[in-house]
Amino acid sequence: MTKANDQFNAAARTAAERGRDARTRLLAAAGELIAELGWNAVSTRVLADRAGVRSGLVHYHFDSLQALLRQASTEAMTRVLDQSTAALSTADDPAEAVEATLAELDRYTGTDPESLLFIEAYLAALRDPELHQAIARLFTGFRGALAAALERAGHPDPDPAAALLAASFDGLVLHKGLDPELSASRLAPLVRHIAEPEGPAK
Amino acid sequence: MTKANDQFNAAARTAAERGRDARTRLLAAAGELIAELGWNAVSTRVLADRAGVRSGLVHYHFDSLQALLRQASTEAMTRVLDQSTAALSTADDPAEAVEATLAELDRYTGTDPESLLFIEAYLAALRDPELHQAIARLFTGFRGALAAALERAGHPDPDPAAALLAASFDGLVLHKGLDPELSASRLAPLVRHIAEPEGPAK
DNA sequence: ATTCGCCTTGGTCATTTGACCAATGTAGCA
DNA sequence: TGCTACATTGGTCAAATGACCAAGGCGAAT
Repeated sequence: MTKANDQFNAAARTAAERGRDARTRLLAAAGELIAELGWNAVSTRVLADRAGVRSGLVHYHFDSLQALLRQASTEAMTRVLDQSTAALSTADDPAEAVEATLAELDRYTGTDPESLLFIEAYLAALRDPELHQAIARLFTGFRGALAAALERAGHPDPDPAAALLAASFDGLVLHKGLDPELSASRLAPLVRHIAEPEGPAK
Repeated sequence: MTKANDQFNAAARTAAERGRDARTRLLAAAGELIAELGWNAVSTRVLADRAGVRSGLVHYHFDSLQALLRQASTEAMTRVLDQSTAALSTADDPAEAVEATLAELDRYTGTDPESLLFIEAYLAALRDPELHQAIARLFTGFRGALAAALERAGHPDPDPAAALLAASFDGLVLHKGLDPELSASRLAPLVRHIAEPEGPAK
């Protein structure tokens, strides 16, 4: 029998290993299905089905379906933002941070799984205090990294600029999903303009 | 008996009038409940309850629950956007259009019924082609009005600027719902900056 | 070999859901 | 008065849902 560390190995050796496997599969399936069907349309049964797991396991590994969705979305969003944050951190050149952000923007069409997961989670968070708090932490982290990058670029008032850029980013993703004509390339000069160091007359 | 034109008059005279009344009440209740509970959590029964109407009426006046929600959200959004568009149209002064937009932004906290209705509808539209099309039309109309205002203000490239402003607007509403600290006043100078006529080096 | 702890199974349960409809009500017109 | 065109009622229906659980499985430690 092969090494049990293979991800998603149905024949994992110990019970604990198999359990972790099922958990992981459920979380992954939840991430997919939130994007595909929408937060409220993810049911225990389709979820278990997608994960290749019996539906009874959902409530063994998680307190509730909502708790599962919460954890799945939070972890997925954290992964995405960590990646973007890393791209920002490596930028030394002044405008490079904004360019990195713009490059990220091109990756999200508003209809891909990552975009949808974010939007779905934002909306769900408005009615789920626990998720709300988790997302607030993600916001703080990402905007902090963005503000730091802008500050290194000499922006006079990096915090509000970072907040505006982050909000515009999500707004653009949302609008791109509804209007595919909205190409990022035509907007790029304007987005750069937002972050320009000469800044607004404060 | 009083005049039957009173909105929501349960004792309206003719059957047709009563029918229109029930229809109106259902649409109004749908608008409220989409914001309160979320698009997918609006059921025929709570909807009829809120409207003060028996649940059987829902499928008499509308083809399906989704059709009702679609019409309710579309009409409500149209009303809001018509108002905003009017505010833009009356602006003659160059920067006045942006100021009008900023004033609108202050009205939407991201947690008020109007904000929530928009966000819910956007998300629902990603999985409902008919609603998608309706929203696309609203987008075209509002961005057109905004672009016209920017052009009157001498903006060199009004169309992309309007698209970016509209997306940023929605993004800010979305983020404000998740982060109440995000006051529009601190961001106002930056938003103005987006639309500044000297514009980006295109 | 037996026990122990965790994972898994397959099922049940009460609720809620969207849709549908036959029967009834009712106001205005002929 | 009776007819017509609606709107309304109160109910049924099958399907889907989140949660829960008793019984069984199974590797690992003793």
